[in-house]
Amino acid sequence: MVNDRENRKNQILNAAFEVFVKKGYSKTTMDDIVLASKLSKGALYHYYGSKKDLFLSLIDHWEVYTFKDFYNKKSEDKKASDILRFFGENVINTFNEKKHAYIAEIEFRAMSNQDEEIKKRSNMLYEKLLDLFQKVIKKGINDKEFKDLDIRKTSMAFLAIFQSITWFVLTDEKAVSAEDYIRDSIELIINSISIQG
Amino acid sequence: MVNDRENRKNQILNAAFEVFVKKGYSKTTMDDIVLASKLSKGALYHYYGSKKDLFLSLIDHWEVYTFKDFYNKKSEDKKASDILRFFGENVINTFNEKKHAYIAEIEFRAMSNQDEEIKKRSNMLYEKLLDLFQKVIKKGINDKEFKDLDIRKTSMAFLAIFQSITWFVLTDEKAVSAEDYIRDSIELIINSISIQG
DNA sequence: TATATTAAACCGACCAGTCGGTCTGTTAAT
DNA sequence: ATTAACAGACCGACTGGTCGGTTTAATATA
Repeated sequence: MVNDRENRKNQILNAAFEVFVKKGYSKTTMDDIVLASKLSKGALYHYYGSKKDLFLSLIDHWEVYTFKDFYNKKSEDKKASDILRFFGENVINTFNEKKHAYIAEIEFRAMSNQDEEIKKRSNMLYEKLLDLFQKVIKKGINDKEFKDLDIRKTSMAFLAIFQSITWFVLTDEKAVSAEDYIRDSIELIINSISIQG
Repeated sequence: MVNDRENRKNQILNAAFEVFVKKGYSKTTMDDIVLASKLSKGALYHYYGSKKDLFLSLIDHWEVYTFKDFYNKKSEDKKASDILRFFGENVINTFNEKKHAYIAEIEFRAMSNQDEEIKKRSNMLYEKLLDLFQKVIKKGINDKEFKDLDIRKTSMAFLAIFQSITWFVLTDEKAVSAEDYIRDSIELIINSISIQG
């Protein structure tokens, strides 16, 4: 069956995800992935041509895995600021339920500097997220909810805040909770860009 | 001479910095560093016990190298918001003149997830930067320039913005310049936290 | 239904190369 | 003569990828 093939590939991908996140790209051996996938080396190479090939597939996989709730949300009728808040809740949920997704992101960034192809795919992913934000900001401006500011720059600032949740992944910050931080920071920016804040 | 020893160590450290940034930790071989340092393997191991030892030293080295201008600045008499702007200019300068410093930071983060000791040192560094911001924010609040908000969270938001300059390191963003982005984003936050913004 | 055919799926021992670290020196200064 | 500062040949553990072979299952044939 066609689907069997996809299932197997996903089985491998999930195993690879787990190991790459835990050990990082370089320290991960193909044997690690073989072990985690409960398949054999032959099977692994049957589906993926190389270690790098596997990693590249993971970048695309990440998007679906992590941000499927961002899309397909018919939130067109909501206020732009509320959509942004909704995004924030999404990030918080992901942080609580699948922290490793953000570890993966950190890994992607680091790898971007060492491999052109990884950089390209990684950037495509980032650009996609940025697009999302830009749509929302644009809507806010059209609706006269936000000031008439540079859409891309504002979107980047938002992304920067969301990105920085990795801080909570890499430390055991106790003074501030991730939830508080994300929510407050979003309000910080919304407050600044809203008309009559 | 005692200083000779320090000079040699710095010679090695600079070589290591260069190579680690270019190739990442794992892909960097000791022979690479040997080559770049123009010394021998024996010399290298004479001064540093291991590859990891070298990398750890680099984390401390980074701070001095990158942010020496942040400290020692008797800017106590300036407005808090102006100090923040000054920090921003510093980040921009570093970006223009030694981009690789930020690549190193990306590498530190990724490595943090794989090694407890690196994580600890990396976090100490980050905490130090955060401290700096917190002092400034606190001053702003005391001077009634800023609202009475959570100091740590606000500092983190600032750091998040500064951090995100790595976006410009990893992509060839053309629509927005790093300078514009940093300056505007700082104003964005300052505007939000200032009394009667 | 039973058997033969075939291609994809899968296995894991193995290889060739690599890399961190060691070790045996040699040199030069005190 | 002693010791720190090197030099670089070398070791052994490890790793990505290969390859010859086996199993499985779908399809064709009798």
